Amino acid sequence: MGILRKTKSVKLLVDEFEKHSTAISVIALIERLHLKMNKTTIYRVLDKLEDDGFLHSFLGKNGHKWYAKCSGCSSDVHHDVHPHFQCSDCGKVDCLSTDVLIPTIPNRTVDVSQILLQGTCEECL
Amino acid sequence: MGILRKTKSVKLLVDEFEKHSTAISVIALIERLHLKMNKTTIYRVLDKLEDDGFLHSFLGKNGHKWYAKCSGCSSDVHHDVHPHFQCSDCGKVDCLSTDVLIPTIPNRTVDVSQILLQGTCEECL
DNA sequence: CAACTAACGCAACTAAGTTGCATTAATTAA
DNA sequence: TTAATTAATGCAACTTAGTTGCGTTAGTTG
Repeated sequence: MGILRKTKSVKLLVDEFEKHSTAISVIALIERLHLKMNKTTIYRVLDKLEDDGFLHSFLGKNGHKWYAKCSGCSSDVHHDVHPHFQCSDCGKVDCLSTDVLIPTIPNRTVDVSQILLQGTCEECL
Repeated sequence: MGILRKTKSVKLLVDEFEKHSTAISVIALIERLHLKMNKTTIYRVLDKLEDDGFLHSFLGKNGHKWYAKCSGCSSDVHHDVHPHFQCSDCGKVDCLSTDVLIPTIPNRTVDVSQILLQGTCEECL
């Protein structure tokens, strides 16, 4: 079950993702918003926004959680299986629209794939 | 700087990786070996074994650290950029020899790629 | 065997993420 | 518009992976 009420917290978090196109780590969100809302609330709202298909989550290079806006997902289907790119220099993370061919693995079924590419971004080059 | 002395702890950890071919999470190693060595030592020895090119590390689905034996790496070159497969059912992780084509990303350089595939393994199917 | 010091154990710490519960505020019906 | 309902919030306390500092132990070398 996702978001039911449009609270101040929900609006603040949705805003963050509307005004930036890059992914945002939970840690960064807590830093930015800790005066306006509690970190527990941040975790809970993000979780619900993901349920609703508004955000998708993945793990950055340290295993910390990141979120980014979905494109064309709903609460029923999450088809955001794209690679993410994290700049080793500035730490910024982008969603890549480029497809990565996942090879068929003999005797195994693959449901989910997490692909994190690391390198240097345009601005840091 | 990697391993200098062949201590009891080093032998115990190397043994674990010699007798199993799958990857092992640090958490599992601590569970298995906590009576024989301290967790701090486990973290430190694993770190050195990775420096030496004997092990490589990566993050599992929860962002927890896993290690597996390298094939053909040295302290100079780590060329173990292969995907890992984690079974959602039993949790086991394997290194896959299958290559994944990383597309060239415009205006960015890619140095490292972490690919974690999740699904069901042979035994759990 | 003695000296040197890498490696170890321990305790205390850090930080991301979680849980329980009392309180607050968004929504709905009167 | 207000009162009732309960989803959502804040807070404090907790859990757990991983780290750090330091005194002690035990490989290695001469």
